[in-house]
Amino acid sequence: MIDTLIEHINSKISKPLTENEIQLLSEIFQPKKLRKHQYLIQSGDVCKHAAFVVKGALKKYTIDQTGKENILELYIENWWAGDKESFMIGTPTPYYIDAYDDTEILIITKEDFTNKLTKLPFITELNNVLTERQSFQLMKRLHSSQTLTAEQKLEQLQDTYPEFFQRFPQHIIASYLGMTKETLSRIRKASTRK
Amino acid sequence: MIDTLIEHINSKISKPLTENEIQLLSEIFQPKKLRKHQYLIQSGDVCKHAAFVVKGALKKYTIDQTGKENILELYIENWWAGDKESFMIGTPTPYYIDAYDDTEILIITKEDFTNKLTKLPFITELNNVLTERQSFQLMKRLHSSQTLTAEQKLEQLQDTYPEFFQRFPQHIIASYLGMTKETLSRIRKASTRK
DNA sequence: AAAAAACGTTGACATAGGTCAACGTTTTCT
DNA sequence: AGAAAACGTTGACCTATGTCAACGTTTTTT
Repeated sequence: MIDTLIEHINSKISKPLTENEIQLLSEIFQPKKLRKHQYLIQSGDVCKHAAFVVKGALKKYTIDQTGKENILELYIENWWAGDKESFMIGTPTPYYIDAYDDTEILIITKEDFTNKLTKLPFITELNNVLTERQSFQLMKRLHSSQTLTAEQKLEQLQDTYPEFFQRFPQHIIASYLGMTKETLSRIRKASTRK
Repeated sequence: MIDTLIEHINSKISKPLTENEIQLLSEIFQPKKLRKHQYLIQSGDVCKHAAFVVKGALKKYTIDQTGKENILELYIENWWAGDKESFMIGTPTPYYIDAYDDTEILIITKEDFTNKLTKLPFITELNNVLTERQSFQLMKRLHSSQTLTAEQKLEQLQDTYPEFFQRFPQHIIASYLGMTKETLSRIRKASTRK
């Protein structure tokens, strides 16, 4: 399992991990299984782990007064799941994250992260790269959210993350796109007609 | 002018800048004035400078087929203006940034940034802190964009950045919030009535 | 001082997308 | 195997917000 993580890290940083670093990572990261529907975090928790997805799928969402889920992020293999703000700053998270499928993750505690990893240059670099990429993507999603029609949002997602359509049902995709499942259903019908 | 920048940096990093570092920053950052309406960058440009706002106000936006401006970010004193993705990766920016008022900025070229600053630990830390904060804010804005009513978006902005209402006219605020100026006008009327 | 531009408001109307309810199909659970 | 839950689709209707146009006020330009 740890191999997947090593490979992921190597693909993001400028020089490959040394044997020592790999050894350290293997000791610190713990494998964990989540059953379908099991929570990784719940609203109100402080996020005490960072989690790397080895296998499976998760969703991050809020629940409003009427009980409706608003999905903010979807995670599949090779993604990092968690609320980074809560993890870094220690504030309670407003989000739920749960497994959409049976899922295998590698987790690291906040303490190990701070005490054993923070000093390593490759972690700083990795963290930088990931945070930056996250921020670029969020900027694009915000712009799309404010300017595109429902149909354009769907097209854009099909271009950006086509794999989501294999992994998640339509009502999940709809929520991620900020629309209802009915709207998504109607749009799909309309655009296959073309 | 450079004092404002020094103070800003000191407020974000863990140990104060040394005399040498301050000296270096003074040499590298160049003051520049922008007239009201003057562009800092235009769509298609590669963003070759990072800019720190000392005085004034700017907006970052796209222009759609019908000529409508969609404002993504507003910048005032002590903010960094620019397209970080374009600056970092060298891709052409899709955005325009222009001065909403007469504005004074401090700019640094990509070359100086890469060659003279990248190695300094405080720059890495600053960059981290700013990128992370940006990413947290974008997550919240995306969530708001997808879940709040126009009225709730207004209230939230009044709580988060009350200073914007002193610095920008309503049609700018409306665009930043992803609504039309007419909607904003009607909402304000309705909520003062309460 | 006059002209022009920018700004905010209001009304009438249009529309994209939401809501609610029903139904058939597929998947999951026991 | 049978029951229950999850899923996707469709219709009827609703509503928040957008569009367009007009107008008065304020600010900027000349």
